[in-house]
Formats: sequence, structure tokens, C-alpha cells
Amino acid sequence: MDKLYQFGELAFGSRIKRLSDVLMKDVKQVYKDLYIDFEPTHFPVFKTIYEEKQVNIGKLSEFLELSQPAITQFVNALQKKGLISIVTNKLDKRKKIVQLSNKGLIMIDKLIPIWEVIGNQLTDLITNESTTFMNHLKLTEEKQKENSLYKRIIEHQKKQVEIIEYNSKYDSLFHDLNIEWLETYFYVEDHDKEVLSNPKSYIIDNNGYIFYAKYQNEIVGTVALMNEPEGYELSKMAVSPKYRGLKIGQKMMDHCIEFAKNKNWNKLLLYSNKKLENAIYIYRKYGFMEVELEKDSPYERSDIKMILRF
Amino acid sequence: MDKLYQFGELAFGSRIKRLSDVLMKDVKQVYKDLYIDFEPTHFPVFKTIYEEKQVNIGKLSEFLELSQPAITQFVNALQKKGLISIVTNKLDKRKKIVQLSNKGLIMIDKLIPIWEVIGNQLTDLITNESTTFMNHLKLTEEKQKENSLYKRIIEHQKKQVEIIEYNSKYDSLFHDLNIEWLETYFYVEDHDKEVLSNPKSYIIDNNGYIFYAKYQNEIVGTVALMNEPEGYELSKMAVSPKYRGLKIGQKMMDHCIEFAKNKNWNKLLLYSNKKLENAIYIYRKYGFMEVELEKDSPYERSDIKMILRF
DNA sequence: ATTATTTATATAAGTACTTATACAAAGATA
DNA sequence: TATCTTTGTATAAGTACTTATATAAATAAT
Repeated sequence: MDKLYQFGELAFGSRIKRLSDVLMKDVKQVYKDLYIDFEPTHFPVFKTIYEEKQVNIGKLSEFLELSQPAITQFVNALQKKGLISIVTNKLDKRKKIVQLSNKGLIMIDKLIPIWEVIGNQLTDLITNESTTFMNHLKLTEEKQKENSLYKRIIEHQKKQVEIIEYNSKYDSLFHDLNIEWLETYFYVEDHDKEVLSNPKSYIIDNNGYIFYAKYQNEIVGTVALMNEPEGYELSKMAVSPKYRGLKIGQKMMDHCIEFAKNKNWNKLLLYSNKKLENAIYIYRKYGFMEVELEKDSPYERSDIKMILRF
Repeated sequence: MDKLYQFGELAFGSRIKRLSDVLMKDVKQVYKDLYIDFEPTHFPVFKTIYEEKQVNIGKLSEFLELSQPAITQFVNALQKKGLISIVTNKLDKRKKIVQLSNKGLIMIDKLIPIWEVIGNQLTDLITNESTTFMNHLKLTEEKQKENSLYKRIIEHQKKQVEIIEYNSKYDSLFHDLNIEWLETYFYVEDHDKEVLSNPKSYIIDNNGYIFYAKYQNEIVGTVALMNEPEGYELSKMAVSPKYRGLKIGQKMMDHCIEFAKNKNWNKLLLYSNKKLENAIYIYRKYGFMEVELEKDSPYERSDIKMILRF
């Protein structure tokens, strides 16, 4: 029972406020998932500064129909984040000219593609067969409850990720992504360097497989299925830190399991480390079970071995 | 140049927020004008309590899809204003049962008619020929800028006030409204009592006129045009304190001036007191000019005499 | 019958605005 | 040229929410 529905037009203001709040919250979560350090409320001010290139506080207030103190507060926040620079106008020392900083320009490049996605998904959300404002509002509220803007955006982003097969031209990317991952969480063992520098001889030529996650024409993740005496080992899983949040790891995992089933393998094994709690949690969700770790395990850093049986 | 327009769907959230803010602001001003001590943001909670009769905080939060702390804050504010009473449920001492207080019930009686007006005017505002949510929003924003919800409501209320002619059945109302006014700003002179108790003989039978302002079938204001040797005097203007804000005084003044012109009188006079600054300001706006006050003016309280010449 | 968990509300702190007011620089006026 | 007004921004305090967390009472589990 949603009382605001029952109140009809009288609650129109409260309802559009509530809708605005949930949409803002969803977009906030999207930025967070994509590791973009940007507040949705800063969007109008930031985009206007970007478009106008140089603009003062009064003009921003006028353009956006927000109070001048509101703009001052946003501008201060954006400067604190280093996204804009503020200079006093030489001809009129009362005026503060605002423009994007270098960091702001880098941020804009990250934001523009996601803004396009947000815009499209929002359009989907608010587009429906209706003739009155109240009905549009109602249908939009219902759609948002069923499948929120947040979910819509994340689903769309996930669809943009495709898994492709080994190609030697990506050897250096394969190396770099995995070294980066190792350096972040552990340290690079000599054996790693050897294998990662020669994926063809160590993996492919040994009847192994390498897959890449491709997102917007860029390789953003790698995974390998290595042919070991005991069975195929899931390994070399690395995701570019810029693209975490898109569940790329899970997408690669889905692909590998499907691939293994099609090959009629009866199991997949992997080595990991208990300190990677999130990863272990996900492996378990996929059905991997912990087994005893052999003394001569292939990696120093491993302290857990898991097997998924089909 | 409204930037948010240009940003298209992306700025949808910001725009509905802005619209919500201006509508709330307009309704707040309406309550203020009508001397109703009520916050528009309290509307959903207050109306729900009224409809449910007895309800606890958790249920309110559920019904209105607002966080529990939000409800707690609203409920505390309403209690502080004396509009609701809170009792702890005897069976479950965690639960706080909220219901309208006597003061709250009186408030509801004041609010219900104005809620109807607000609802109707809002409906007008958001009703337009369009098919998409964005266009509805755009048209509504434009209508709001042209003729705001606030103006629409006040215009409507003013239209509800009509001026009617003398009828002896309203003699006691005529007396009471004027005595109340005198007691608020001055004190009641003996002569006042005499005149106000016998309007027929003192005013009507002396070729004078009495008019009433009628609002929703209730007499809420009075004014008289008294036949004096020098000319007709505008007098006995009183408005019920419950209905200030509807510009009833101005409506009666309009009527009297129109009436005087139709009678081909060449002037209207009035006596007032300089401490009633607002009244004097309005008289001047209508074209009344200050003239010298005779020593033997008819009222002790008067310290200014004004004349409007046609 | 304890103890642990869940439920109902309160409290604290933060965010995104608002209005009111202060202040300094620029422009207008006498 | 001094002063008065206007313009541009800053600061303070308030409002309407939010999330995170605390606390007390009720209920479930042992």
C-alpha cells in the first residue's frame, strides 16, 4: 500500500521528489561500481563548466536555476576534488572564473561514455505508453521498482563485455594485466615472469587455452585454462583495475565453466589464497570445493586448492 | 538559457527535483498567506495519520516509503506543534502509536478545503497535451514559470470571495467582526458600540451602505459607506482573522470604489491611524491622499484623514 | 530459563539544498 | 571626489532528508 499513490495529484510533489532521490541514488551506485569518484549531484555544474569552458559562479547559478550559495558550495567541492580550477578575473576582481583542471578533463573522458549509457537507460525507464503526467509518473515508478535504473545500467554494461579467444597480438597485454594483478595482491615469482612472457609455449602449445574479456574494443581481462597432469587449471585471471565493477571476472568464469563442460572435462581446479576472501566466496558460489593442498603446489602464494566437479 | 533542458534525459533527475522544490515552496507560501501553521513536507505523514487514525512509526515508514528516521523526525516535529499525540502501545512497548490531537483535528478541518484547491490547481498545472514524460515535464515547467502554482491557488481563492449587499440577518456578525477588529488594534469607544449595535438606523436609514465579503457561504468581512455631511466615508472595514491572506480587504475596497464611481460621488473619505502602516500604504495605492484632520474628528483613535477624489 | 536474534524506535552525522546576511569590488551619482 | 548603489561571492544557519549505529523490548532457540 503506497499512500502517496492514493493521495493523487496532491502528493505529486512528494512523489517526484522521491523518484528523483532513488534515481540519484542509483546513479551514485553506478559511479561507485565503476570506481569513478564522482557525485551525481555535481553533474549539472560539472557538465556546464565543461561545455562553457570558462564560466563564473553567477552565470552557473543563472544557467542551472540554483541559488548562488548552492553553486558556491558545489564549486568548492569540485575544487577540493581537484576537478576544476578557479581563478579571479583580472578585469573584475569580484568574478571567479571556473574551468576544468587536467584531472577534470580526465574525469570527463571517463564520464562521457557512462553518461551516454545512463541517458539511454533513463530514456527507457521514462518512456511508456501514456498520455497524462500522473500516469507517466506511475508507470515510471513501477518500472523503477521492478528493474531499477541501477540494474538496467549494470546489465547493459555487462552485455558490452565479450569473451574472445587467444591471439598472440595480445601477449603483452596478457603479461601486463597479470603482473599488475600479482603486484597488487602478492609479488611476482620467477616462474610467473617466465610463463606470462611466453604464453604461447607454456599454455597454448601445451593444449591450454587463453581467453580475453573485451570491453569497448579494449582488452580488460584475461583468464587461462592450463593443461596440468591432474586436469585443467583455471589460472591467470586478471581484470584491469579501471574496469572492476562490471563483473568481468564472473563473466570469464561463466565462460570457462561452459567451455569445460563442452569439452567434457570432469573437473576444473584452481589455486588461490585465503586472504582473497571475495574471490574464494565467488569460487564457492560457482561450486568449487576446497581440497587438500599438495606440498609441492605450483605457486608459493597459494594456500588453498579448490576443485569444481561436473 | 536553461542548461538542464539541453542536457536531455540525463538531467531528468535534477529537473524533477527542481520542480518538486518550487512546488513545495509555493504550497508553503500558500499556507503562510492563509495563516495556516503547517509545513508542506508534513503533508504525507499528517494525512496518513488522519486516514489511518492510529498508526505506528514503522507502518508510516512503510506506507510512505521513507526511512524510519525520517518518519521519527516528522512525528517529533508534529508532536512539538501539538498536532498529534503519541502513546506507547501497551501490548508491545516498543511500538509508538500516533494519532491526531484535538489541535490536529482542528488543523485537518482547515487543511481539507485548501488541499482540494491545491489538488485542483496542481492538476491544471500538470495537465497538458503531450505523450512523453519529458514533454510533460517541459510543459509543466513552462506553465509553472508563466503562472506559478502559488499564483493559481491565490487567484482561485480570491475568486471565491464575493461581495454582497446589506441584510439585517448579518447584523450580529457585523457587530462582532468590527468589535474584534477594534479590540485587536485599539479599544472600543462608546460611539462604536452604539453604531455597531444598530447598523440599520445609524447607517442604512441615513442613506448609507453596508457590504459583506462572503467566502464559502460564510461572512468573513464587512465594510460600510456612511453618509456624512462632507461626503461618503469608508468605514467599518473588518476582516475575520481566520481569512486574512485572501486579500479580502482589497476586494472590498475595489467594490466600494466601483460603487462610489457608479453613484457619481466625487470623493470618498476615511479616517485611520498612522500606526496601521500596511493599511495606510494600501489606501495610498488606491489613490487616497492625506488631508488635514479636523479637530472634532468622529473617532478618538484617528490621527489621519484621507480623501480619494474621482 | 537463559541467551541469541529480531523488531521498533532513537540518535548522530552527513548531504544537498535553501534563505538571510555580510562583505568587497565596481559602477553610478552628487 | 566622495559617497551611494549594485553586483558577485562567501558565510552561517536552517530544512528535509539520508545512512550507520545504538538501544530497548519482544520473540525464538537452546
